[in-house]
Amino acid sequence: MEKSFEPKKFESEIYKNWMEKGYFKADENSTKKPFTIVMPPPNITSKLHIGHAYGISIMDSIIRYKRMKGFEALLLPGTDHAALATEVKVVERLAEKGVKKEDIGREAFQLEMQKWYDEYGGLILSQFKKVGISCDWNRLAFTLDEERSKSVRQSFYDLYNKGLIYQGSRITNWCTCCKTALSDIEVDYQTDKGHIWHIKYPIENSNKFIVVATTRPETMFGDVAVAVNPKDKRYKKLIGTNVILPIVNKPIPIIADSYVDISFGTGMVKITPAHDPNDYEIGKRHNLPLINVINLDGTMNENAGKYCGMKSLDCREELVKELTSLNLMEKIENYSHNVGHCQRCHSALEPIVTKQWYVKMDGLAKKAIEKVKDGTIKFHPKRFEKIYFHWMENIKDWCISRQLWSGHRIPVFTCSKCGAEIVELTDPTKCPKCGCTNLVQDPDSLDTWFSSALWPFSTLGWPNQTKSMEKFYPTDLMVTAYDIIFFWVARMIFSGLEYTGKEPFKDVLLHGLIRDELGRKMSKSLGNGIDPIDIIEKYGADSLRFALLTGTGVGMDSRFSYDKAENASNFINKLWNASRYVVENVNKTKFETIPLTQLKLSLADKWILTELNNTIATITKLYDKYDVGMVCNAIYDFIWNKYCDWYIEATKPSLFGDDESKLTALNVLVYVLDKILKMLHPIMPFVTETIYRELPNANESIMISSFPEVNKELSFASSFKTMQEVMLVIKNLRNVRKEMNVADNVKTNLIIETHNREIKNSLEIIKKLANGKEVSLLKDGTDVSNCTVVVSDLIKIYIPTTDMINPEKELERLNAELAKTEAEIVRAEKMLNNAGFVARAPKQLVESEKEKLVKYTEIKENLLKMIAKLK
RNA sequence: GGGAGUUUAGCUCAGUUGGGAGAGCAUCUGCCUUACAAGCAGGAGGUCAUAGGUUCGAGCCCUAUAACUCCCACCA
Repeated sequence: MEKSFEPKKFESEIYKNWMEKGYFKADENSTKKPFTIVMPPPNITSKLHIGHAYGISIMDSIIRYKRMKGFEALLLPGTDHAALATEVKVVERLAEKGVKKEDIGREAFQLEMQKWYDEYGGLILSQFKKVGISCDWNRLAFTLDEERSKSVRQSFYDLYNKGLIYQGSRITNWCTCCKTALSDIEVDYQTDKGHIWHIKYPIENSNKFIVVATTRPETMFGDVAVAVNPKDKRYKKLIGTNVILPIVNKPIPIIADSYVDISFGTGMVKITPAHDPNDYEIGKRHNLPLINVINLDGTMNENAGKYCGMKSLDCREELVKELTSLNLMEKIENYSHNVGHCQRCHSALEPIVTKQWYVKMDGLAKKAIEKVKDGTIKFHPKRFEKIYFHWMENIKDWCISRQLWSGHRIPVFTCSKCGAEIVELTDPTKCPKCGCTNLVQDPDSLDTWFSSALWPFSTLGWPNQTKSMEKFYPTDLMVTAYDIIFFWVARMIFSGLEYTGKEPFKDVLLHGLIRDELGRKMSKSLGNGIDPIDIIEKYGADSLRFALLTGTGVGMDSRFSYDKAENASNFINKLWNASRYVVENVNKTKFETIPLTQLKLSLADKWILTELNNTIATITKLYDKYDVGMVCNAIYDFIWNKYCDWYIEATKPSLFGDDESKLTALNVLVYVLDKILKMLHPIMPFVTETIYRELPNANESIMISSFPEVNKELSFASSFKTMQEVMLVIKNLRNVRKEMNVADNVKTNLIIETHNREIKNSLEIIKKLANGKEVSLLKDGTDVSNCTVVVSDLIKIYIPTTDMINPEKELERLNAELAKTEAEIVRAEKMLNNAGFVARAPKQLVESEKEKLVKYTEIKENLLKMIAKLK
């Protein structure tokens, strides 16, 4: 083996090999139990960012684990067309050439979209491959491809015929930049600094006036009333009278509505139903007219009189000037308030009344709530269920139409002769009512999330009842970030229930967001983003995966840094070198594989095998809980702190010798390493495959090997405890050496006193681990008066101190030890003297405290003897 | 305004039904010991945010408070 692992040398070759062998394929005809994860489709034109890398690392680890556990594991890949997001990009690109999309028309524009997809699409998929993801590429899907289009068509058709899709005019969030409606959740609110203008409205037939406060004076052309709170004593008399809308010079009524907050502003609100969602509701309650004053492109319309054609913000500026000159401006205050912005282009939104398509949500939501309440679908962590419920219980109808030229076009046709609305599974050619062939399709497109909502089953062939649907649906696990619970998770749930009659998945694993070292979101504007491909180039995919996964709690945000990748890389190096030790020693020897039960196992062998069983049990449990973060910790601890630090060191006396213990140790080393690689493989697929190939008796690939199982025949509880005791004594001994300033490269003689046979048989191991020169057993009459000693109840180790000890220092050390021991005794006595503890604590606990008391009393006596001797 | 989360070593975070505070990194000391100096061995470092309560026993359960983060709703 090479001196160190070089990821670049192996990764692409290994991935290619896995692909060629077809290991990623999931067979719908298999008799194995299925385990399915459908991957959240990234936008086709984006490139891999750290969040994707994190998500797919989690998914791939789980799917590889399940595959090794004997499941027919399917990880299904795909991409999303992201209509609005991509259209914004393409519009920008055309704008650079001075072209507007209207200039070239819908069809040509769609070709531009396709060009963009072709150009940038697929990059992200090749980057997924670099991360090592084991998904079934034969099933690659795209939310806009032919099959998915059929699914979209079918679902629209179903909902439409059930009366759950309808068209209506109402106030909606409108982006004047993208020129489309948006759903409520596509609005990002941000605090903008602005002003609040206090404008005087003269009272009709009077020289008095009232004052209204507004942040958007330009909407006054659409004012149809002024509202006050009915309980507001100041204005009670005015209710029912008219004020004159300035400039327009039109009388509008003063109405009473409890929506108005008496304490805010002047307590008088101008009501503009066409441009404010709350005013819209008030308008409905009071039967007020709607007066639209802003065009879809953000300019003022003819209702704004001379301001017609002006951009709304320019109009605001000019209008304020005019009102001031007319002496109608009472005052202007600075004011910060929340303004809705377009999630995609970030420009401020205008609430405008438009005609849009909606999905009626209440019935759909009800079923979707039930399935989570009854546990059919479980969220991990569970607290996200509350967020889901809150949203679902307060859900509003879903605006699904977008005034875009990309994405799925709304499949509603209108007969130009009789006006019939036609929705069919294929484009109709003539009107079923009047036979007219002049049919006009609705120009709008569907919200991108409409097709995303179908993803768990559209990818498996729905609406066709395919074998894949039968085998893999409902899917088992959905892994995604918690920030798209509303956009996506919720919509998949009600869609799945509605169209397939089944939940789309059983478990939802919601992971956190990856932040930078300082806990900030990674963003382009901050320039603090870390490119995962860069990490792969420097440290390899395994390091990236491990660094992302380790130390992350389920559902928690985590921080990422180059340091973490470097730590991961060091860990790989450690594993690599441990493997090198094993493999090179195997290759040097006439090695034969012997079942471990037929070998005479040493104390250390029994200990590591027991420790291995414990680790397998722990890790299996963690994988089953999808807690890959803790899997990383557990495996790291086992490899580094158990296998490397203790076991490998303990095998050195055997391996450097040449008796039968050598073959035994080698067999155990290989056995444990094999299990290590398999447990780690889901997390670090490449390095484990590379090392696995070097093992004697390795199969074709670690990818298709079985996950380790606990082997009870190889658990040795009592030897395990003995070894732990030995290790503890050795640690104490190392400590003593340090305290006495014995340099690490100085070996000392060791005299061991014990009744334990296993320990007596482990002298060479103790010698190695405790830096011993000669090691011997204490015989009757051996003089240990010049020795220092470390004690436990199973074993005492004496070190002759003649040359290196300063009696004063040793006395100091012993007294310190005595103090510690006495503290332990006090602690145990205190607990045992507590009647409540003895009476109510579990018996086992009380017993173990009693045992400790005996043990520490014994140790104390020993120490006292030694102190007396020294004095 | 409503809700959720976080608060544990200098930093990043674990801590599984309540039973002696843990890891990694950083730091200090000593070691190139034939897998690994990307390493080995050892050490130092904590009123578990604060105040109460429940309990024989609380980092963990309950109540209040504070700070930070996020989500939802959006008041002209």
